[in-house]
Amino acid sequence: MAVTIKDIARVADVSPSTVSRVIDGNPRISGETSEKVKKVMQQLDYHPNMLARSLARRNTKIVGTLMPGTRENAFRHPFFPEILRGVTSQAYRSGYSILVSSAATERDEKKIIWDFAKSGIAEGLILMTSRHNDTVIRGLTEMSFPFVLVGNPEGYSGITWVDNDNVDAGRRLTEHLIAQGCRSVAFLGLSEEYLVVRDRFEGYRRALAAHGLPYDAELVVRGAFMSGRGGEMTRDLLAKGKRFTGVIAADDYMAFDAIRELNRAGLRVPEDVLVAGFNNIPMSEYLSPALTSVDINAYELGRKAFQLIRAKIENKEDKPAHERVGIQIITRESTNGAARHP
Amino acid sequence: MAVTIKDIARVADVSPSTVSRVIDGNPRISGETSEKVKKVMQQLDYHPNMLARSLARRNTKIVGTLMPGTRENAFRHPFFPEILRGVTSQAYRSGYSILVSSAATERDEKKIIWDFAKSGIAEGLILMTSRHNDTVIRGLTEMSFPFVLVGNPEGYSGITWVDNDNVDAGRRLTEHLIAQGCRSVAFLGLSEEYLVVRDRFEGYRRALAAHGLPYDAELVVRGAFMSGRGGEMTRDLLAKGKRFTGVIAADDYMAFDAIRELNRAGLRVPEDVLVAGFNNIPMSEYLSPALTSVDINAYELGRKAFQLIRAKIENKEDKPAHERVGIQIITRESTNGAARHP
DNA sequence: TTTACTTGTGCAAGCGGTTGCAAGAATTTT
DNA sequence: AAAATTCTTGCAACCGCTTGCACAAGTAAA
Repeated sequence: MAVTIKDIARVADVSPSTVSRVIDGNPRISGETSEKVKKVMQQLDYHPNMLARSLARRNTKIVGTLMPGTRENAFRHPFFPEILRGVTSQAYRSGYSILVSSAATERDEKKIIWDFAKSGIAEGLILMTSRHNDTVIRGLTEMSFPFVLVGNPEGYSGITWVDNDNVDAGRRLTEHLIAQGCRSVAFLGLSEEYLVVRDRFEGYRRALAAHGLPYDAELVVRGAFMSGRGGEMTRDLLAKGKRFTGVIAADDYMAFDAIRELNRAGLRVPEDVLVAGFNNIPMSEYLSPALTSVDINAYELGRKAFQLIRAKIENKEDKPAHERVGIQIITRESTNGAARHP
Repeated sequence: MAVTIKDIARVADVSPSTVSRVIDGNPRISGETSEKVKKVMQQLDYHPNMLARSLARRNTKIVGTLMPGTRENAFRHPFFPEILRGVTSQAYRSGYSILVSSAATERDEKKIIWDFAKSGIAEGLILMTSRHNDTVIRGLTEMSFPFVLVGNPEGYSGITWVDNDNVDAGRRLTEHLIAQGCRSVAFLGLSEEYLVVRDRFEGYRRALAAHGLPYDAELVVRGAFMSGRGGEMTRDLLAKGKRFTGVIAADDYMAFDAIRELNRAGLRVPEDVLVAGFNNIPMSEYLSPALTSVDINAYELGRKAFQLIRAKIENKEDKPAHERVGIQIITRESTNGAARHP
């Protein structure tokens, strides 16, 4: 069996409590004793048992995370790993560990969260799942278990979250197209279901308004976010016979499909139509034309999420906090307006 | 404070040991008592404290994972999240939790692993880092801490790992090109450093040999795996002035760069040259031409890795085990040989 | 009826730490 | 020099659960 605090105590000829205090850096221990004990710990290669410590101290320094379910396509989206990277790296710096899990079904999801919360293993929770589960959120709130959401939880107040300013993102991306000379911009993939998308759309409308461009409902195509339906949606748009010189897609994957479909219809990007998307997935710069996109700084979202949960755990103050992470427009070939007037 | 086993015991009018046994499903408890206790647990919404249980039982049902460092580009590679998905999903089914972490520096890496191993929090470790850290592997082996590697650990024997059969992958992909009519196939990105790549290369050579095609060292370009150097490497290849009709790149990203560079040089894919890569990243099907690639079944690698570590932990048998996960050739436009003879 | 097993439950000692309290030693104050 | 502080350290209870062992009651065998 591994070496315990008692072994150290025996060898160093002090009591276990003293050893414990040395580990804790308690100032009430004399420098002399402290040195002696530390030396013994080194010699015996002692590592405190986290379980015992956690049990006694009633804190585990562990935060749980819930990623979107395995089944959901969303899990594949490259920004989740990126968020996770942000979370783990910040956690590491703060001496925390991260427990990951992802559920296949909604039932599992609930079970996992309950286990985390009630079993005492995690002190807090970071939820990255896009559809928010009512029961879960309410339950966690009721038992006042610390958690933060990545993504703005619609319809709930008093909840801590991090998110981008999606209205701003939509506005700025649209303005970029306008600045490149677009007078008629289509919006692909509006779905009422997701606040993210509605916000991006709102930004789009504001940008149009701010620049005196008319809003044309016919240039807006509804469709599920991240459904792989970008192709169909583009065909719908084309079928309307309306003229447009720019397309904003709710997600990069959708934008890819759109470009492909436009090409099929004989339209060239960016010569005939400018196209841009959101989320700046790695693929975007590889495509030709490389795709202009909005980088949401997923890593930073993760970092911030961890910082928030940590503050909640350690300060015990229950004021809900919100944090907005800035975005960046990454301009690439697909919105090179100059290409349209060679 | 949360409800404990004692509370249950008091309310149900039995001893804590009895409650503990009910939870454990111990057959020595009468059905009657068991029912009574279960009812009380329900009523009080009791959830056992995992920490206490782990401490007493000396098992935590937690497995740690180490992903490639944040700094390393490799972390971005889409197959890591995919492996992780496999690991967590299998873990969930087996009642285990997964602790993730990724280190920035080699020092951190060592520290994390040590903490996992010595602090008693994790019972086993899954290492997905590509470069294997000698000290770490040796250390873990010495203290006989259970761990499994994703990827074949070169130069070590007696270690448990999962991997693809990379020689097979290289062979089959090459054969696919040959079947499409290629007589001269170049290999991009050979680096001695990585066994994966050397194996894929070995498969390539065997395929050539098996089909009576000459091996031409001039068609092999060396270069770091996943370095973003695919473009340069392709230029090097072209600079040699050798004729070739097929290119196999050690990774899809490299293949993308190659296609782009070939196009720049006036060669069309697949009309003039067929191109294929490895790892089948999501982007591959989006590109035009869509890229033929080898799917390594990362999810399955993760699942298997977890199964192996679990077996090690629970069976305590220390026989090193190995597991090979099959691959699939995903043929797409980029190796459509028919396109070459319209 | 006595003896020998089963069966069901409780006692108490852990698991490896932490921490409030007390007390002896050392130092300062009066 | 005595009294009051301040420093150090140890004692022992506890965190919440598990488990070997003992023991009482019930059942079967002799």
